[in-house]
Amino acid sequence: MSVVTRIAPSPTGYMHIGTARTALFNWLYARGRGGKFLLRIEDTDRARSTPEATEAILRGMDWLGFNYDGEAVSQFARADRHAEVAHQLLAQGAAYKCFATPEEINDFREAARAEGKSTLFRSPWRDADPATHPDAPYVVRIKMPREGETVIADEVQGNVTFRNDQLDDMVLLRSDGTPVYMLAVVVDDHDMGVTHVIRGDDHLNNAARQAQIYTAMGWPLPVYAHIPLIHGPDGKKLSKRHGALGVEEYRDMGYPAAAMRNYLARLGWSHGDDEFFSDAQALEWFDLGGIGKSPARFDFKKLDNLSGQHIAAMDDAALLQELAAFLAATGAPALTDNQMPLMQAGISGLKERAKTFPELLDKAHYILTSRPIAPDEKAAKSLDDVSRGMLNELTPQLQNVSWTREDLEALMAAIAEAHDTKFGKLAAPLRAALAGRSVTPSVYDMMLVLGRDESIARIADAAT
RNA sequence: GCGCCCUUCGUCUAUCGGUUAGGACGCCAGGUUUUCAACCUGGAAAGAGGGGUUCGAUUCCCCUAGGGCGUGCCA
Repeated sequence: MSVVTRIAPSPTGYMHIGTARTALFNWLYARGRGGKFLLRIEDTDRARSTPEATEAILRGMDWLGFNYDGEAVSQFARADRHAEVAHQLLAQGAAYKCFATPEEINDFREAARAEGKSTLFRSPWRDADPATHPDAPYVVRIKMPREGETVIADEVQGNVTFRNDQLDDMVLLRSDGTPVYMLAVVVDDHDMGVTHVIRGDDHLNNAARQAQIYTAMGWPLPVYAHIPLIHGPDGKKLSKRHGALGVEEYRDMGYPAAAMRNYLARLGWSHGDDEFFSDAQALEWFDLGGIGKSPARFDFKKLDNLSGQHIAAMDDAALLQELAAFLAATGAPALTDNQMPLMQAGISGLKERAKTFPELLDKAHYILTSRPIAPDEKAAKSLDDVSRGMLNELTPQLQNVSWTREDLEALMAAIAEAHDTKFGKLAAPLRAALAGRSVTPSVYDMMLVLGRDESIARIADAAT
């Protein structure tokens, strides 16, 4: 049987980082097995669903490289089909019309809570004679079995048993005739041919309830895999105060998508001791059995580390492309025609030093800046009279030396020696001259990338 | 309240009855070094607590504690 998975986010706000991880697992599972990966927008809550949020989800999927098969499906657009199933259930006697008003239900729950009894609503209309039905608004409820138990065979959680009398007669159709999520997921998953439902374990309880719809309709149950949620660093539910929740915030912070995929995959899933891996490896290795059962905490330090490894491992051209995309996404100006060749020359020396794109850009300051270069406070301090003297002395000699690391190193060593000092003494003013900063890549790297003319010009600027 | 789930270094995890409980991030110390970073070497650091089962439990079972989720005419 060919695998079909799906990610089904609701468009209320941004694309949550947890949604991204669930999408990743579904994507890896399907793509790693030659199956299909689908996207369905769960927009049945009209009050909270927005087109902007749908757009954000689409952008997030795109950024993370989660290509899905076919078009994104709107759940709301399928409301008629959902209602059709509800009416079939009604006709079969597997569901019933409930005329209890929201106030009645509310009163029932409050009373139950006060008495410490179960708050599951027991509708008096479950077994009512249709002849006694009033001419009033009603919701359609499923008739849950009251005896026995329901076992969900979950690939992550194992067999989970629920007593059927703990299941409530959940609403299928609202009083305005629109379907509720609980019905819609089941119908859509069935109609879309979804074979494996991989989702957050906040839905584990729902699985038992939804199973009754499958059973009543005579549909086969999908394979379930309920994965633990991501928590904040303090172990509590991930929330705004822990930092970024939306995937686009991570893009804007300058993490490469590949690093996000690697980190998110490693959060709750493992393949032995493998920590840093490619998409190809993840695709090959990913399996439901490797998913842990306990919630994982989000750790920015580890993300940073992985991100740095991915940036270092990317080939120069691809890295430059991602950098350009990052600049565009954050609204920063693109690299100019003058900067581009220098970046191409300097990127290999820069990429092993940065954990994120902003950090990469910061290290590339010597390339992105231009004359006249105003040294920052620390750099200015290293440009004293003695230093300027050395720079002045250096300039003419740079005219003639061959522009290679070896010869430049030899020249610097000679100058330092002539002044009875170490190269370190010369390096600081050179950094200040070439980059206007005290912290930079290697001075040789910078000179080699900038070229003879630009290097000399910058040094001469600083020496005067 | 009731139901379901979870619990190995600070964090992510390996272990699928027998290990000096391994790796990674982070942290600390040392080394290398032209700054920063990187890198190299070394180090500290864990089975929530209590009962069982067993020749032997981190591993299987029960209880307690802590945490999470659900309990909507939200998804």
